[in-house]
Amino acid sequence: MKNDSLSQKNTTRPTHHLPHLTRNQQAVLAVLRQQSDALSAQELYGVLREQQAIGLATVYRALETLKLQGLVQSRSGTNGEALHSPIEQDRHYLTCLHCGQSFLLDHCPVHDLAVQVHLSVPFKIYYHTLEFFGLCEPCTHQRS
Amino acid sequence: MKNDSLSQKNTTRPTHHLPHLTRNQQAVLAVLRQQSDALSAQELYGVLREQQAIGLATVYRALETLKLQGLVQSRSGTNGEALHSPIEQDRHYLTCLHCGQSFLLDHCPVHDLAVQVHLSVPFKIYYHTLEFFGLCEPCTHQRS
DNA sequence: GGTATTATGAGAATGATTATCATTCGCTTA
DNA sequence: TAAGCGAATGATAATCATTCTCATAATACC
Repeated sequence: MKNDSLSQKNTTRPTHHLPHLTRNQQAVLAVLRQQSDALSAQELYGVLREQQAIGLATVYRALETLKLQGLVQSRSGTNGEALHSPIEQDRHYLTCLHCGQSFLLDHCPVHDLAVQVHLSVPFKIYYHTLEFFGLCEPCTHQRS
Repeated sequence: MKNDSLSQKNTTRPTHHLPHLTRNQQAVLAVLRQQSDALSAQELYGVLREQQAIGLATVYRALETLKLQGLVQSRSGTNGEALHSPIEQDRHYLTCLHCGQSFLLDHCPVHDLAVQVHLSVPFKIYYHTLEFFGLCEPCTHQRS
């Protein structure tokens, strides 16, 4: 249920000014945008090394910066690592409790609600994440 | 913005049968339900040790079990650890990109949408998470 | 160009998470 | 109640993700 047809509508992303991304930070972001699945820092590192010289620490630092910019989001994977994905594509997931597999939602059901929330509390919202958990079709049957 | 007034409406939680929780697993769940903030495994371990004898590995195993049951959710914290919280209270957050602080939403704006999503894909939804990211009031001013 | 500032990389250090394995617990059955 | 069995537990080691350190390189600013 990968949604490969999603296009990047808006490259000049965050509504707040972005301070300047270094070459490496841009490279990290670019890789994340190419992938259809969320990547761990180590996986990201592996992909990047095929393209250019880069240090693992730099990858982590880039992720930290990008998260602070609101350009990348992270969630905890099933093996104790964090999984990272770009947020400009408004990715929302269905995640199976049994096999851990994630499926992309092609539409965000919350999109407009953010406005209302914004009005009720002193908080400037830049983006949101939504994740549904349950059982995917195969796991509904063959459960351990 | 802690929401301490939330009460547990439903102790017999997941719609799918729950296989049986051990004493330790129940203890872990109980502590999480008492806390107003999400806890790391280590913090959880610290709190539990004040009440009873328990091993760190058991805490991790209990968390894994509880997550599989749909009773606990995890998200990645700012220090490379995972933060765990009970899901029966339907916790949804506003998280500040600058200071990392999380604020509880007292109302879930998505609650009914799950039904629609369920109908459109072969996936049985048990719960969902929603998180908004942006800047909290203080951080809107004093930004580095 | 010259200097200050920031980013980078390699590797060490830290710390979270998982695996191992012997022991204990909980439950069933005789 | 006793014996037996499978799952749970705890201590500890092992693993691996993440962060820190520091010397160097790149970049910005004058």
